[in-house]
Amino acid sequence: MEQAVSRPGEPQASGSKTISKPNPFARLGKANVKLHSRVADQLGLAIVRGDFKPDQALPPELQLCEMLGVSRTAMREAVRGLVAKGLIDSKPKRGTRVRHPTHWNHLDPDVLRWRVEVTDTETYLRKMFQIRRATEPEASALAAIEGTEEDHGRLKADFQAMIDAGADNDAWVEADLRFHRSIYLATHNEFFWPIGQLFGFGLRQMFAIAAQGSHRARAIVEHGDVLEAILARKPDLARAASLTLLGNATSDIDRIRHSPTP
Amino acid sequence: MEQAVSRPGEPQASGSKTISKPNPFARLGKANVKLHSRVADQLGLAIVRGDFKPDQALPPELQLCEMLGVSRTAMREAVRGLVAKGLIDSKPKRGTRVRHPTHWNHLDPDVLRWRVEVTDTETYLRKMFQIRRATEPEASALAAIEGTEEDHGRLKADFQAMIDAGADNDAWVEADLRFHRSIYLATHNEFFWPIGQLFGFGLRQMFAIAAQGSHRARAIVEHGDVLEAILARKPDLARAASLTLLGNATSDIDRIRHSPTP
DNA sequence: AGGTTGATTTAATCATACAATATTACGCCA
DNA sequence: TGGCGTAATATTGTATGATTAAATCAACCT
Repeated sequence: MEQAVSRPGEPQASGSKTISKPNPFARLGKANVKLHSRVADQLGLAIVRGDFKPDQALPPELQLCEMLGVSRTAMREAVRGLVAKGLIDSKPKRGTRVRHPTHWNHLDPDVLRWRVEVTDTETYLRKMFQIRRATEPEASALAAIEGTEEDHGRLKADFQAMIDAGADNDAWVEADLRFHRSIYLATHNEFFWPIGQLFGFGLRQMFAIAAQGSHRARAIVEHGDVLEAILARKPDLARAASLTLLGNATSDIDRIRHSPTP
Repeated sequence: MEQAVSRPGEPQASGSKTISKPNPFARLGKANVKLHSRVADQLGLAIVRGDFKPDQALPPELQLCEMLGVSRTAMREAVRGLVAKGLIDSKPKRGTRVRHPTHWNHLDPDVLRWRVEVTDTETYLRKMFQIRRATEPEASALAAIEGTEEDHGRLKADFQAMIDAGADNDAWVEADLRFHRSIYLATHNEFFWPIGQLFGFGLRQMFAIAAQGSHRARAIVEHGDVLEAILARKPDLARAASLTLLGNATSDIDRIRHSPTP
């Protein structure tokens, strides 16, 4: 597994026109992740970070290859991936330019990860809660209507796992996230799914914090209310219960965020 | 944009060597669209159509290249794009397999387009309205809170365009779509944006139908109410107005859908 | 039976050549 | 001089072949 053949892709004495500004790409680590994927990470991160402004052309392919010490194949495949995520757009002679952020697939896991790495957590969490507040009550209502027995069974299991978690904070958070994701799945509306996946990223830490102390007991009751309404197939009740749950979760986190450093 | 235009659909004459199983890919038309993009279209369509079940491996690279008559470069880049959209996943020796639909980026414009081509309109529109009903009222409320003067100006302009459309149905529909998209933009929450883009695809036709006749007058009033509430920065009012608007739009379309063939 | 090794298949990466295509710059004619 | 077509040119797109790395399966050995 350990390959001694370290070919670090050294940006060898380029010589000619040594550019004054250090390139915005970090050295590519030797993970077991594929090369084009690592390249895409570097590029995506640089773009999301704002190293290249919208409508600005990236350096030409060959130059990028040189900067990162990879072949054109790897670079092209990385670029192709970013195009698919809506970050860039490439045409012959015109170059590959950054698209306006409105076109980015902000719900894509990679894009999300890059943004989390460069954006301040505060505003990002607020935005996550905004969309969650919009979708989750409706998703709960739909889960009550459209959810199959299997969906409902999974919800029950997730809820049980939350209870069983006991003092284990990690287990609690995982079960919590699963519970909410299961709600989105139970809508049987694929447009809800990507939003359900969203919270696994930035929210783990916050959930873990919010899960401590006395909130735990109330959280169980409120999750139970949502579950009960869904199982009883009462959409309006489910929507209401979900709203209550979210309201309290938000204020919990607000309170924690403004309290002395954890 | 890079919208694919080719609508070949031609079940081409199987031609030379008659293979036992007909390949699920249509002949690639020579549009001005790039080759890898057309290949991605074929593959994506075939996957979304269900020609390859989840967890099932596609034919190996070389075989796929042969089937579509393209080089490995083109094929690889197409595959890379589909991986980026979450449709497939490829590893050496394991092959490239279709991922479970829960992982697909259903809000991606291409994925959406493929689904629209193979899914029946009925259920698809219902799902669109479900998520729209979840997000748009909240988006309107946020637009009232977070929207800048520029955002509000754009909203006003879009509304004016709806009025100016007069008898021009296309102009009305375009303005209508722009109006709603502007609401999502005004949230200043990038997670809402992809949902706002969604409706430009399947809904144009429906909007055009629903825009006819007496509905037009009422629609203007209701859009005006939403606009007014947003400009006045009254989130609760905006949310309520948006809900009314959506409720009527839904029932309009319901009514139309169940009426004799348009 | 269980784990280890090795062979095999498949994707991943590199390198190179050539084609297509926007942009830019030039030169032509009115 | 000014507008317009046209050639030069830079940059991405496509094709091909060779080599490397990785996952699977089967045989093998304990």
